This record gives sequence, structure tokens and C-alpha cells, in this order.
Amino acid sequence: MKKNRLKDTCDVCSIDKKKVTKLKKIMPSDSVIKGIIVIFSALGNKTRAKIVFALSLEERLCVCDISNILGLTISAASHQLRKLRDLKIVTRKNEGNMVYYSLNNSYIRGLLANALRK
Amino acid sequence: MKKNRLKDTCDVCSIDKKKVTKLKKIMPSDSVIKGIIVIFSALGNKTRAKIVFALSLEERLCVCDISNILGLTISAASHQLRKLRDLKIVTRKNEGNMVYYSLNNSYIRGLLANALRK
DNA sequence: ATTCTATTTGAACGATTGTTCAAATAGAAT
DNA sequence: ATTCTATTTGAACAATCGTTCAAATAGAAT
Repeated sequence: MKKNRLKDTCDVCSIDKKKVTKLKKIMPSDSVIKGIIVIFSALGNKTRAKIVFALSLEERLCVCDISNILGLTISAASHQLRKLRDLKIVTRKNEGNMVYYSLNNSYIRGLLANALRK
Repeated sequence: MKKNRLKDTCDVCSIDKKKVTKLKKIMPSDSVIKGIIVIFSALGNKTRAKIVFALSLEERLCVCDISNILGLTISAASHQLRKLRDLKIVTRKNEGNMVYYSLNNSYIRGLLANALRK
């Protein structure tokens, strides 16, 4: 039960300094990483994954349809659609007082389909 | 400025009842959705995405290497590695008092590479 | 103009997340 | 046995997230 002395580096790892230096160099920049994690985290949510799934099979859906399909309040669906819209994952089209949403690009459709195929 | 009467359903959407019924039927179950969102949300984090990137290029790395590459405390790296391990994304191998981590399958490697290619 | 409609919004709230810190563990070396 | 080593863990904490609720908006119909 002796309290360990704290070390800020570990000696053993300096053996792998080459690996570390190499990987530090080729590690994508924070902005590139940010760009991919926003897509992954957009799909890393039950509601949004389901919305994207629905829109990957139906050309366009209104907010009310989506909330019906998912069993959500209209407000909850609208909030998530706004997030997806901010991320350019879906687009919105006004028609009278109805609003229709569609997938913005098929990249996301492929990503989800690929994950579901697993 | 008159407060609207609240409605629990919207009439217009009942026109699309077929779409809604169809999509409700083919919507993947919650457990299937859960299965894919855990992978997406695992990659939807800066630290974990970087760890996976590093391990996708280097066969195996110890915790200390990883924390050096990412500029993280060892503790923070270890916590995230545990999450990735719980999700079966990485595997761990003890060697003396060193612990080496590797990617568990190349599916994740492909997913990340594909996202970075965009 | 007002009252429908569908949708959006902001505030509130609890739930989940990610990092830090301190302490614990387990193997290796003394 | 103790003291290194590398790593793990649990608690704490702020930050972010997702839903609900109430109210706002904007177009269509009256």
C-alpha cells in the first residue's frame, strides 16, 4: 500500500520513438478528424440513424411522416432534422406549409447500408 | 399572438399512411440499430478516431505510445482504449508489464479509411 | 384579419460523455 | 519483500446531448 512516485513519461516507450514520431507526422489534422467525426457522431444516435435509414429508402418525407415512423414527437424529430441539416446530411424543401426532407448525398446512404450489411 | 390549439396528429400526413406503414415495417429493430450506432459513436470522437487511425497503420501499440501520439495523459488513453475494447474494436495483449493494443478487425479500418478518403 | 395548418424554436431538464486526479493493480527488477 | 515499471480504475466534474414542453412562426383557408 505504498503510494507510487508519479512519472510524466515512461522509459520503455522511448524505444518506440520512431513509431511515435512517424504516426504523429501522418496523423490527420484536427480539422480533418473533426470533419469525419461529425458524420460518425451524426449516425451514432438512434433517432438520427433511423431518420437517415428512412430517407435512404424514401426519396422525401415530411416531418410529420418521420415522427410517425419513429414514434417521436414532431418537435423531437424537427430538432434532429435541424442537426442533420446543419451537417449538410439532409436538405429541406418547402411546399406550401409542408416541409420535405431528403438525403443530401448518397455517401451517407452507402455508409449506413454498409454498416447494416455487416 | 393567439395561442394555437394543440393537435396530436396532423391530418395531411395521413395521406402518406402507406409510406409510413411500409417504413415502420422495414425499419431495423432497436437492437440492430443499437449495433450500428455503437460503432458509429465509437468513431464519432476525436480521441478514439485518432487511436483507431494510429492502430490502422501500426500493427500494435502500447498505451504509452498511443498517449504520446495523441498528446493525451496515459489515463485518458487507457479509458478510451477500454471503451474500444468493450466494443470489440481493439484487442489487448499482455507482454511482461507492457500492454499492446491492436485493431480487432479490418472492418473498422475500412470504415475510417473510407471516411478519410472523402 | 383570423384561424386553421405544419413546422420551428428556446428553455429546461436529466442523462451521457470525456478528461483529470488520486489511488490501485500487476509484472519485473532489486 | 520492496520498489520499480506500465497500466487500470473509480470518483468527480464540467460539457455536451436528446427529449419535452410551451410558445413562435409562416403559409393556406376562411
